[in-house]
Amino acid sequence: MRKSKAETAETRRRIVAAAAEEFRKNGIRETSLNELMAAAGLTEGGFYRHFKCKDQLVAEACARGLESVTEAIESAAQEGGKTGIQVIIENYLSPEHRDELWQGCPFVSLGSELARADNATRDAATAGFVKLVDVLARQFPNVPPECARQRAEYIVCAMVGAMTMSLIVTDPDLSASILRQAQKHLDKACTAPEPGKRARDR
Amino acid sequence: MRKSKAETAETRRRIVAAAAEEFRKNGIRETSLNELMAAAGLTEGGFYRHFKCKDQLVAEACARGLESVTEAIESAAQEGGKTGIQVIIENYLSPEHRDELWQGCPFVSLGSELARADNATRDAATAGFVKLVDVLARQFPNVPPECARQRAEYIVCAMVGAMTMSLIVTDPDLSASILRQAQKHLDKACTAPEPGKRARDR
DNA sequence: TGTACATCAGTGAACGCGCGTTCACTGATGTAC
DNA sequence: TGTACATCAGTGAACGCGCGTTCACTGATGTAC
Repeated sequence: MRKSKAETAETRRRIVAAAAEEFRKNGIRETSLNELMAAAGLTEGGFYRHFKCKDQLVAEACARGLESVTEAIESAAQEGGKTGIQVIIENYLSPEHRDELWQGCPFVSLGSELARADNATRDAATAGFVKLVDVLARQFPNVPPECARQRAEYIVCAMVGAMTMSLIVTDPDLSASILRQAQKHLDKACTAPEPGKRARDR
Repeated sequence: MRKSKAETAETRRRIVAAAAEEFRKNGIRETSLNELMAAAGLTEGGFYRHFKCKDQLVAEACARGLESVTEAIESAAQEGGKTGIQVIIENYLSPEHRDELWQGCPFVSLGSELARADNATRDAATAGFVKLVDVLARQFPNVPPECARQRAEYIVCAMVGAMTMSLIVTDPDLSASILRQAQKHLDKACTAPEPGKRARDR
């Protein structure tokens, strides 16, 4: 039953991909290794040929999920007609993104679980966040780099919060309103002059 | 061993209070009834004299947690020297609020778990959100009510997102920066004219 | 290049543990007369 | 008001289940000669 090196690597990749999806869909704690391995087309015993323990997979799946979201955002920014940042915000805050949880942003689907995860996972999440912020910051070519980074940092956080709340809330109208308001305010923040320059701000 | 009605009611209140705290500290799924009842000074068997199942307690604890956060915010808004909304934002986005997770905002400490919770819990969360938004909206007396509500909706979401990210991230400087940026941008959103009025917005 | 052996990916059963929930029991409280 | 009985809050042991992890085993792959 031994597999070739190429097959082994492919299997590992398949497990991480399945985990990235299942964790986002059902939560980390709620997803059993059994369930997960089945989703990858394997049985539960084989897991430990590839990973030391569940936590190791969690870290890798988190990294993988963030990577794919960042890639999706980066390629969406290339769309013509609007500025990159507007397209990014529009896509991120769309009802489609909300309803396709399992391929959506891990900060939303796993937010509070990630906050309590082990250091390896939180490190992966941190790196993913920095990269995501980087991609957004590059959409402000006419702004000083550090200022662009700060804006991007804020925008990512605000989007994560809006998407999180729109998922929690049971009222569909409220859920839609949350996304709409966030989009409206963030669009504005993107075109307005940099904040923190007026007298009232300490 | 039977207790008086007053004692029984007090015990129930104590269980909900302990749950609201333990859930926020360790997560809903990670908190066992045993642990929780011990925190309330009881043994595990007694739980079912007060609740049908764990999920029922989750809904009540969520409601209670949101209630206390809303109360804290409302009373903070009375502080003199600054506008109510500025004080609210400053308090919510403070490192102290971040580090006192167990008495902080449930949308942050339990966000992704609430999104997957049963309807009773999500209904409680929705009601708590609406109330919280209401309290913030009242801080904009010079703005049309619906517009104030929309702003408040956005501000709550943005704060939840920033606080969530600041908890996930392992780098303390980045965590602090996230809170600072959110505060800066939100302060600005509060004093700026209402958004969504310019030609570029569809 | 061919052969013999060691390696190891994947299987499926088993283990031990902790969880939510149930239950028989205790004895103080509440209530009906 | 006093008494007898039913109620029920809380205890602690037990149950059953699902989980993460381990293990003996299989047989194809990789490697040493």
